[in-house]
Amino acid sequence: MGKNLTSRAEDYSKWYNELVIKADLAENSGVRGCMVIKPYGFAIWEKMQAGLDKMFKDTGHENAYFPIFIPKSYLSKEASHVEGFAKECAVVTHYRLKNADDGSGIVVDDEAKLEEELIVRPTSETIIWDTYRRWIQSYRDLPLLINQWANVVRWEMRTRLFLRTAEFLWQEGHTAHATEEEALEEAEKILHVYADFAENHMAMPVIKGTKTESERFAGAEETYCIEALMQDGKALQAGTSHFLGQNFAKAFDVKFATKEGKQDYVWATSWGVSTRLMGALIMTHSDDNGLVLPPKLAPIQVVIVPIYKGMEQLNAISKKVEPLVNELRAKGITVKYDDRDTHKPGFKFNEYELKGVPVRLAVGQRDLENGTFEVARRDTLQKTSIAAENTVAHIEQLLKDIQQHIYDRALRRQKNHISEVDTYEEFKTVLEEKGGFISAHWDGTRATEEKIKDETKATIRCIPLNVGEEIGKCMVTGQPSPYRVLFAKAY
RNA sequence: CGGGGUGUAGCGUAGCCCGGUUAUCGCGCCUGCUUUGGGAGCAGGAGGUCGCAGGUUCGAAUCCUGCCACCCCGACCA
Repeated sequence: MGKNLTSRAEDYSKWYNELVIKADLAENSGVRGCMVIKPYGFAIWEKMQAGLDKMFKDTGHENAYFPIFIPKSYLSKEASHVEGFAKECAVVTHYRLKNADDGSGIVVDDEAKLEEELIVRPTSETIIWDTYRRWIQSYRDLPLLINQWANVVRWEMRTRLFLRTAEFLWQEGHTAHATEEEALEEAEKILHVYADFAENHMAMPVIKGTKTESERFAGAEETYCIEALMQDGKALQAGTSHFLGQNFAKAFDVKFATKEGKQDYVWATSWGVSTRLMGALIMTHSDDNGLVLPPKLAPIQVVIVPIYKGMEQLNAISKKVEPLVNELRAKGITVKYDDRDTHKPGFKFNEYELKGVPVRLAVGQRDLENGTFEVARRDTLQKTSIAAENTVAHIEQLLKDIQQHIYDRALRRQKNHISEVDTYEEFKTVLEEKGGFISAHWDGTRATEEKIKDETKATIRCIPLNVGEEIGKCMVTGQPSPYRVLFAKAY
């Protein structure tokens, strides 16, 4: 894995699913398209939550919680929004069950039919904006900067663990502003928060950009996104931030009194990242030995494995290890001392590699005699012996190094997989043989975008934010194009 | 939702075409002893609504019908 991005593309899906299950992250629940996130997987999600939550709060946002049920009528208030989500909604129609008359079991009680059906939220814009109408009267109530951690349901036809499940966990931010500029600024600010998190916590380089009209969020005027490259050469949308204009304010009649005493509609943004980030994390760093987790998100950062014969040796090792564990924990490092005598060291080595624990220490009789620890790093699988007294400093540095190294490695991979092409023929060849992002000229029309998608399955992932102006010709139609856009096959 | 595939112990599977003793094997699990610096060895043992529901039959894991779930491809998507 990783040497040649496309070599395993065919069985990449299976590899990914197997890895998710074997590393004890999640499994299929047996409930259509839903997954069970197991404790180890959830611990990673909790770390992600904590990191993001802090960043949101540092940028002035507060958390709140809104209902999971949305009256059907709410959803239809914003025309393009309902069009985008109507096809994938779970609907609650009844509120009661009863025993079947023929004794065959429990059935839906037809007499308990809801007057208005409730939609299980696929996203919360509508119910939140219905609430915001009551919260916002004056420019003094603005900006309103709220985030919610929640589950949502989208009845997707095809699901994949973490990448696209029927129910998923996410955060969704919903903000209201007095001016267009401020809302746009907010949408961009969050995009940078997401990119910061992806790169500095997940060690996953991303490309920031905007979506084309056809890829835009239902109801948005501009969709910003971060796009990441997976090891098989496919792109993954890792997060989005939308400038919603006044669309939702108008649909839900959210007006405010301006400083000048006039009534105006507020300007909105919404933004979200989901448990899909877990999928991104797995597919960005992992290798055939299992997960590779960035130290900042690893539930266990350091595992210590004793190697011993008999209780006497174990006790001697434990005595040596105990102060080290305490010292590491005092530094805020998560340590697990695995002194189970039910498994052999070799088994444990493999187990923690599979789980992606960044640093492993091994201590045996030999180390006690030499005053050393054996240190193994997960990202390179290298093992070295270090003097016991330097261990804490060494590990502190090593965790930083690993975080940086896997980022650099992923960044190198990303850079090597952004290909500039000028002809459609070349485009197809690169897409087929190399994969990754392809930077090319496009005439800006929906029709051409559609044609390329139909013929090659590649979509425009984004128009990069830092795109340089470069007058060129559309690789398909030859029409003028002001800059290059990024194409890729995507998950 | 369309096409293809799969469903047998916790996991991976043989058996199914061509119905017939007590459903195969490996991993894992339990017990004991020996082991412990890269997934231990030997011996013994436990564990099964053969996805679910009907049907055909003296007899169904096997044949038929319906349903469900999962995987892959497509359409859709964070």
